Amino acid sequence: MHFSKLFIPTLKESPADAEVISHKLMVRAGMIRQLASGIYSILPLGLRVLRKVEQIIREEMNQIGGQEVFLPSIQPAELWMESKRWDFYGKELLRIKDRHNREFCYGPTHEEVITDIVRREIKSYRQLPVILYQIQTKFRDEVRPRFGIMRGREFMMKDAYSFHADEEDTRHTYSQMAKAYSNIFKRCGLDFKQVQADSGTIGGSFSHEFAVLADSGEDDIGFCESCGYASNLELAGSKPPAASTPPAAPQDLKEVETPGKKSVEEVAGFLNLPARQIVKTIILENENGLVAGLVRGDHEINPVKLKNLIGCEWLLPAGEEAISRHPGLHCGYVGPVGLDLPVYADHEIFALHDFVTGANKPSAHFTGVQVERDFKVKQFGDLRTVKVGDPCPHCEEGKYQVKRGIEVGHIFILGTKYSSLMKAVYLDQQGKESAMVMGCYGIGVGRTAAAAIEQNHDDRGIVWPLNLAPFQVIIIPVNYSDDEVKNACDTIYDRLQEIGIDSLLDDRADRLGVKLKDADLIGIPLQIIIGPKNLSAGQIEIKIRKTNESELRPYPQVIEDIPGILKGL
RNA sequence: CGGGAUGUAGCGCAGUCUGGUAGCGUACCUGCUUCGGGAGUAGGGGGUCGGAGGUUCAAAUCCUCUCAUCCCGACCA
Repeated sequence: MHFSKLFIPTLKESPADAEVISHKLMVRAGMIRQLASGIYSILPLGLRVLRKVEQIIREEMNQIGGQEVFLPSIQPAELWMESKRWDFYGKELLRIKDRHNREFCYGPTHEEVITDIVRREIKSYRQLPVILYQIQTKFRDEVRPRFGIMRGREFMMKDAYSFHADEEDTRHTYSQMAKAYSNIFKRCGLDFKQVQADSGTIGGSFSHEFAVLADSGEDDIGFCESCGYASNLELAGSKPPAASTPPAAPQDLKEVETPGKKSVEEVAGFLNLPARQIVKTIILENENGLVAGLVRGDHEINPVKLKNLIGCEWLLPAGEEAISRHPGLHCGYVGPVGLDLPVYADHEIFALHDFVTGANKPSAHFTGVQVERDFKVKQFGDLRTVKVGDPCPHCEEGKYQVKRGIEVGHIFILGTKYSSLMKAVYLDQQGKESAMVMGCYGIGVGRTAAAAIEQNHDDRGIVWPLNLAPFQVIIIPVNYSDDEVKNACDTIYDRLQEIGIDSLLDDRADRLGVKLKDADLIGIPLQIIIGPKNLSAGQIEIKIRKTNESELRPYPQVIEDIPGILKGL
């Protein structure tokens, strides 16, 4: 392509509304423009990058037997009512009506549609398994879209769905998917981790997230550097406590006055005890009412873990108002002793003796509290959020590190959640009818490109990984109106086209500085700079975007070296 | 949805407090010079000051409503 013919509106200054570097650079590089909040137009340079990501995805999906389809973006409400998500999905689901006043939504995901297709067409175990995928525009009406294309409302996503006769076969495909995802993100040049994840509203039993490590990420990823275990922090496992011997003479339960001492710090300071001797009692609310969660004073309760332990539909911290409505609860003085709510306790509590809790009356705490003797726990479990430095639950000596991550991919085993509700069934060898077991697997295409920029940029602009670069090579004439220079540029350009290397020839009449700044900004991995002085000495300049290193090479011999130079990048 | 902020030329901003002919930088067009890291110079085009209503002799500026965008939080994944 010739630069003068391409629509690449680059900008010197960052737009005022951009916060993260990838957003700023994508706008400055002329890749995207905002149309409305969270809705972006993709310009030619941006589209080239997205197509590169898509192509890598297609190759890896096809490799494991995925078949590409293209499903409607507008979906009828009936389907969502069948899966019970019409009511459950909430305001994120963009609902629309047609001229007959029939209800539809703009698809935020496609489990319903794909399940509908498969249940109509697939009847026998002989037709299973099947893996279908698409690359589609989705819409999720996020409360607060941000970070440009990284978290828009409208976005491009690859979503794949697999259907199986049993769980074991699903797991097989799941692990193939995990491998394919690793391949994809590796080919995209990303530094990522496969982490254990919660399945959220998509539902299902088993799930991993692919997170690109970057400070601008919205997820906290906990991982162990010795054994490689990694998990979304919201469900990263904590190591169970070592068995502790109870003291020979446990203290008696004793009530102490603690006026105005509500927080763990205040109580610990007042009683001159470490925070770990205090037990925090957190009141949460789910569809069945209030429950109490216990964690050590120096720990934080993790509602996601507690929700999973209880197995309830939803669970949120109860507000002060809900707490004060319940007789016997006093904010800041809540404790498990004599509490008429189900009590769930973190496993650390099991190893604790002679601790302090609220006394369920204003301005008082108990000391010398013992589990079992003074109160009953409905269930113990791993209920706390792990922190940097906590011991890894999967190896002996490892400790948790925590970094921010951008979720670029997510894979789930859905089980029969959708197939049973929507009657996607097949007949097995015995002629018995069963619900198909499903998996679902998503990749944010635009987000992957944005994440690549978050990880690969410098103060001059984007530094594209070779496989995502909109062009692999940019040819920059110092002066394209010079016949010798033009001739050399055209020769190189034509030759690169012949051997299948995508290159961009900056034929604009601008000064060299302008062209170099733009080349740096848009991040083409290899720059070839051709000027009359060097050329008359039989040389041209080759410059690596990433390292900013340049060297003179003999022309025209250098042309045939270019594929090799690119390979080395 | 709660808290905060901002809408003035394509982009980045000043002007608003204290009402009085709409400005700067950049980008764009033309001429001349320049030409290996965002040139210099002279000239030029481009604005319903987000929208509606109000106060006033007079509103970008004051008042009311409204729309949009962004930030923090909650939410989502």
